[in-house]
Amino acid sequence: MPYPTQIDRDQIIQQAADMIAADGVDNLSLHKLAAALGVKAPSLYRYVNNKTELIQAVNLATLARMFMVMDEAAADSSGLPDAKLLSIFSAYRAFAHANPRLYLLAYHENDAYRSDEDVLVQMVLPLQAIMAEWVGEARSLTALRGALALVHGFALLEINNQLRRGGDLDAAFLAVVQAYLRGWLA
Amino acid sequence: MPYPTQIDRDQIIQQAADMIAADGVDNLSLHKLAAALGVKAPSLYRYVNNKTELIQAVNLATLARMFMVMDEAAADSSGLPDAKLLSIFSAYRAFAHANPRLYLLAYHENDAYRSDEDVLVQMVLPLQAIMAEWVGEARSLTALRGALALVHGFALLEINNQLRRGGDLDAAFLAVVQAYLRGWLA
DNA sequence: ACCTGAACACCGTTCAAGT
DNA sequence: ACCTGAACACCGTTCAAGT
Repeated sequence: MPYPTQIDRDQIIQQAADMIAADGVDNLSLHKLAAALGVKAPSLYRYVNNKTELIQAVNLATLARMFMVMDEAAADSSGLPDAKLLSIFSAYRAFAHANPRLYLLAYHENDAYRSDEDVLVQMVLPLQAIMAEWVGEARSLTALRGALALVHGFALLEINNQLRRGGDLDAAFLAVVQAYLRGWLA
Repeated sequence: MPYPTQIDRDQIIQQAADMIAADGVDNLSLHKLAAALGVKAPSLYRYVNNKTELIQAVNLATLARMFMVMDEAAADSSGLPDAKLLSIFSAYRAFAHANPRLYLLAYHENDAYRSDEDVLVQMVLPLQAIMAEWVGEARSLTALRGALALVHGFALLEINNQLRRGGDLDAAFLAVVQAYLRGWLA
């Protein structure tokens, strides 16, 4: 066995994520990725079918990390549903800020880059349960969708530097999420 | 003058926008774009410096169209600020749905694709004025940012097919925006 | 003045060949 | 079994040459 195994799938995905986090997807080529792993580009095709599938795998890993952070925030926070939600959404935003390129990529998802659907629904159910404590079961899906849209949209505008008119964005984020949550009780 | 002028800058940008709307940015090459204009790729470089600048121009045109639609919605709607805002944001969402790929591209903007800053601030000021009627001058920037985040985030989740658990999304959009606006008065 | 052909470096991907 | 070299079609971009 003259050519011993030099790489495995997880290693490829991890390295790709690191390189995307550092330089963006647009600067990731299979040539460079392979070189960083000490191997030539065609070798990658033993472990991934193509670049699209590779990026899909990176996205799934990103989302898994993200939901872990949110779970921790949920566990740490107090029992009141609005405080819990605020703490979870703050963790969401913090993750997006800490991993802007990976976050952007994971949610950009044209159908080509879409990751596994059922996994994501599972991840979001505990969050919906907390929302149900706040607005009631019947409205919990709609209220959750709006909250995710608000938090996602805010994080995106920040990451893309589209909130350029100054002011305290940390405070603005809290004010905006609190207004939204309050609105459901009014 | 054996080679008469065959193309101009606006024509290039318009054609690029059409092709992006139809097939996505990823499938737009300067070769194909030039071919659609009856010309060879190198000829484009007389009118645009590079592909990045071309896409920037497409994005600026997209945003201009978008703010036009929102202005019309503002003009058509009744005098109550919340009704006005709801009508403007619905027009925003409708535009995003009608132009998903151009909308996605215009707001994806890594710094490379960023369009002119001052132009955008000008476009958004009338909207902030309406928001000020609702929440007061002092809170109008924050409230506007949250509203744009909410509407932007909701439209993105819809376009990327990330709201896959059923339900009436038109109704959800209205409910969510109304909750947000109500929250600022509570 | 405006367009083109030819060339460059760089992609993703395939596959026969190496060890 | 695993990796590589060589090749393919396709990129964005440059520039000397054509008319």
